[in-house]
Amino acid sequence: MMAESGSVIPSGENLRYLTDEQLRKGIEAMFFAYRGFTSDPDRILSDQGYGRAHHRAMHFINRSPGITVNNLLHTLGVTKQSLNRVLRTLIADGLVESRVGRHDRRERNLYLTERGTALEADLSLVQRARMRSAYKRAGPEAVAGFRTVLEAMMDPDMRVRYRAMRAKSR
Amino acid sequence: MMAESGSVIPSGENLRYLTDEQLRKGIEAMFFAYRGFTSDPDRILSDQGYGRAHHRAMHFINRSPGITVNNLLHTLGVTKQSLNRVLRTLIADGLVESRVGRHDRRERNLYLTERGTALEADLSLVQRARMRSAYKRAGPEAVAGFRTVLEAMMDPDMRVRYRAMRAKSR
DNA sequence: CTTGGAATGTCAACAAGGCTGACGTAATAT
DNA sequence: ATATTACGTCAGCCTTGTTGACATTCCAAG
Repeated sequence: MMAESGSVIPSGENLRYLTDEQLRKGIEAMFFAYRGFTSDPDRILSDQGYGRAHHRAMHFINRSPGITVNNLLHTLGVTKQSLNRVLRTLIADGLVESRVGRHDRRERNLYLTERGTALEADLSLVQRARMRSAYKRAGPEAVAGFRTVLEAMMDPDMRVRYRAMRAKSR
Repeated sequence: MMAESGSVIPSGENLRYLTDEQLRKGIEAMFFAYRGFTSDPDRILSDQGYGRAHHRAMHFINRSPGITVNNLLHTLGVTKQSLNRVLRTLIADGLVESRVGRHDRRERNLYLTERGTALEADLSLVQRARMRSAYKRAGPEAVAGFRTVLEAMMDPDMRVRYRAMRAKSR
């Protein structure tokens, strides 16, 4: 009724990209793209008896080896109970190692084992393949825009975390 | 070990954007941005006793009034049982109306009621606000790139659906 | 040295929202 | 007349999120 298409009046120059219709297309693009984004790892995971939550945990442990539980659960945006259930199975299955912290022995530092690294590599491989294919088709300028808009869409504290993220080796 | 950072050799010109590291950053950007993307509607929904699944259904019913159950479940990528649970509550609560099809009376055509339209507008309003803010900060060229990469990331059949999607009014 | 609080782990209970399988009904298509 | 399609529903299961409660360990401040 209100605020439906037509509520945004293109004023001045080329503000057609801020139309409600354009914004809705963006929303739908996020929805459909995210489905594609997760589909390839999901197939591998369900074969192995794991879920998306396990993948996310392994991704960030691989990304920041030695990350603490507290840090990881804030990165993932879940409760410690939810994360703990996932970590428990990963540790029991020998994919993740939990070491008592050096300085602060209350903390646990998390690392991927050799087997954990191998599974993460499998998952990452297919996900990067889709990403690479999309990047190639779109070209460098589009990719830059893609990253810019996604960054602007994040909550500020997540943007900080995102920017602070550095590669594991090199 | 294998296929880790460094496995992609920037050949020729500016292929630095296809580095494994860049691809991983893209993956993380999708993760963090999607969290922000869903967070505002999620707050409204949990107040009302609904979930993200209800939002998605209402979005696409609003988008394509009269859409059939079968069409909707393919768009959403869920089973009819899963969709039915959501639709049942929406219909019972008077947010969605299900009419018997004219040509084919086996089909049900779905419409938002006045109240359904109102809630969808609330949800859409906050989600578009975030989208608009991100678009504004990023600028038109970035937005074009954003949409191009997301489209390239979709599964082909979803890309078709996405492109076929047209605004409700106008 | 005692104590408060932080970090972690774990138990129980619950909810949303996916899934499969099976069955029934109505209506269309062959 | 029969097969197929569209839809609804029941039952049961899984993953992954949530609260709340409680124990342990350990750092840090009084």
